Amino acid sequence: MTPAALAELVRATAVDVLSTRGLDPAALPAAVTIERPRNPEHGDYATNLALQAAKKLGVVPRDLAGWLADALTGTDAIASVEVAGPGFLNLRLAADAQGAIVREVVEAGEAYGRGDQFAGTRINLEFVSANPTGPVHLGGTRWAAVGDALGRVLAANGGDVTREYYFNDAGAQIDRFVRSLIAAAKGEPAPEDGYAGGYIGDIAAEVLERAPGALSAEDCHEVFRRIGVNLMFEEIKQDLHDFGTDFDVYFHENSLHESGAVGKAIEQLKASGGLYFDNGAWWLRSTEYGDDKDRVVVKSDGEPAYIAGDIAYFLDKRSRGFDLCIYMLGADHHGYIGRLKAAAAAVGDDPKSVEVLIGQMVNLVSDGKPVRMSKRAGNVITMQDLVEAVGVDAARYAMTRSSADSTLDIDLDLLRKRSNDNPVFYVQYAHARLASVLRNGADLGVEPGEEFELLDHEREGDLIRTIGEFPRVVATAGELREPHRVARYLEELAGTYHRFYEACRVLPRGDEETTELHRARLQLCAATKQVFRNGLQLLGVSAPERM
RNA sequence: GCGCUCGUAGCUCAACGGAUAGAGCAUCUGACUACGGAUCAGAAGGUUGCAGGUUCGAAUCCUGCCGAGCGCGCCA
Repeated sequence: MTPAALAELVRATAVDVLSTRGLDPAALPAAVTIERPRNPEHGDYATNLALQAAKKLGVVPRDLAGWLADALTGTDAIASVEVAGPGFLNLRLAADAQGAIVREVVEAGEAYGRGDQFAGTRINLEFVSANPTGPVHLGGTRWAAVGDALGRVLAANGGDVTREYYFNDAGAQIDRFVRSLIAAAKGEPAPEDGYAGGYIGDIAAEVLERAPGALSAEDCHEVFRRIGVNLMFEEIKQDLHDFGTDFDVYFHENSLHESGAVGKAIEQLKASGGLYFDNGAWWLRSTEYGDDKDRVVVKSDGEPAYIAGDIAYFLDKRSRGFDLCIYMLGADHHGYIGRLKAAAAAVGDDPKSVEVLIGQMVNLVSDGKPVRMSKRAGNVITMQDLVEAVGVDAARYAMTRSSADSTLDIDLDLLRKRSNDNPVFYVQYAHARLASVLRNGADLGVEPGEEFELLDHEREGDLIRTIGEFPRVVATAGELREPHRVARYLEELAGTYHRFYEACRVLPRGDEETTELHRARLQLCAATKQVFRNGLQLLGVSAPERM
């Protein structure tokens, strides 16, 4: 029996109890909370239903809890019920009812853990969107990992997800990038306001390789721009791909200007009253959505401001039929929340269809002290550097295991030296160990069995209940947009499995007879392995059969 | 000055308003003559920045203060 099924059972029982006593069942919450107490003395599962409902009903919580306990005691699936503390109900399931989860997991396979809360919802998930003036750095790496994991989590909950990367390939910074390339090609130092770093020289050399006459060409700047920016795109895409993050759409800001989409968007907004005219410029009412001040969309010289591109881009997304547009931005862009929502409102959309997730910065730390990174100075740590130091799995996991709204410190030296610091190995090891047990079981000819009532050891119960949690974890991770919950869950699952393994022999030893207990435990291992696979897949981390 | 995010063990971080605040790493003590010791058992480590408030119950919600990061352009 899954926690969800238990919640249903408790609620149905509560409705009966209240009706019988002439109380109003409407006082019950729509969804009964079933949680797993930390303290094993508090049962396998606990519910605070009586505490929540008692006040509305005007009864004493412990009395209500007592009535519910009496009613639940007669149920087949429930082995014991106790009233505890102020009115908690502590429940224990019968072993066979509980063990049925194992069968469910094995039967569902890769689908175990999936949900449908976003079924029928078209979601645009925009993340990374780093400027194409240099390789993806540490901050971008965090969004690449977290955004990709979030995309997987949303999809696992039924969402129709489009991952999107917005290249800001229009404007002054591209000019600086191109001038930096040209300077490097000429063997001159980088311009004052330009970009340094080895990649500039590499790309400049590659441009010359492809267009030998570029430096003396009349449209020198244009040649370097066309080829250089494209090379940068390709490098970024390749790095992301090697990192396990691929996008469905790479959107170029430039295309909005070239197609006239920006101009059209502006005209539309002027006509519809979405913008107001003041002091020679056209403004967006972004203060209505939390911005400090209204923002200029069309400058007094008639040129579109940067935000005009954002508006045109949003219109483009909308025309593609998305119900929800999620933007993942770094903390240095949190001022955009109001602007993006205002942009949605200005074009007549519900601002709630725009959701801006702000992730905090990644700090590079060395000897316990923060190291300042600067793209201009060329001392950035890139995605490539991180992957070279620790590998894709460890890098992704380190990024996805913590909440995006706390700043993250990365100590590269530490990661290089003792990569065992990273709990990803703890999780992967549990999976590899399971794979080994299943291999050995197959070699011995032990068939998995389903007499789950035999799984009554405390560690077996812990493991079964933990794999039963997985769907709820995936659902919560999607609802709260917090993929790190999956990683934390897998760490808990790994610990629970290792403790089970220590206490419960799975396979028969030597010439020992194979029993139904062996078979049931083997099936429990198969189910646990499946959950590891599914969970690691959501994080984009590999689940190795051997390590 | 205003706004956003954060402040939890020595370090890095968890904890959809729930019971005694948890993991990993680091430190200390134990466990390999049978499925992987990259593991397990145990010890030590906390006034959840501070002060109020809300309630059956607060790390979590509200207010104020302290501290950190990041923003606050007719730049992009």
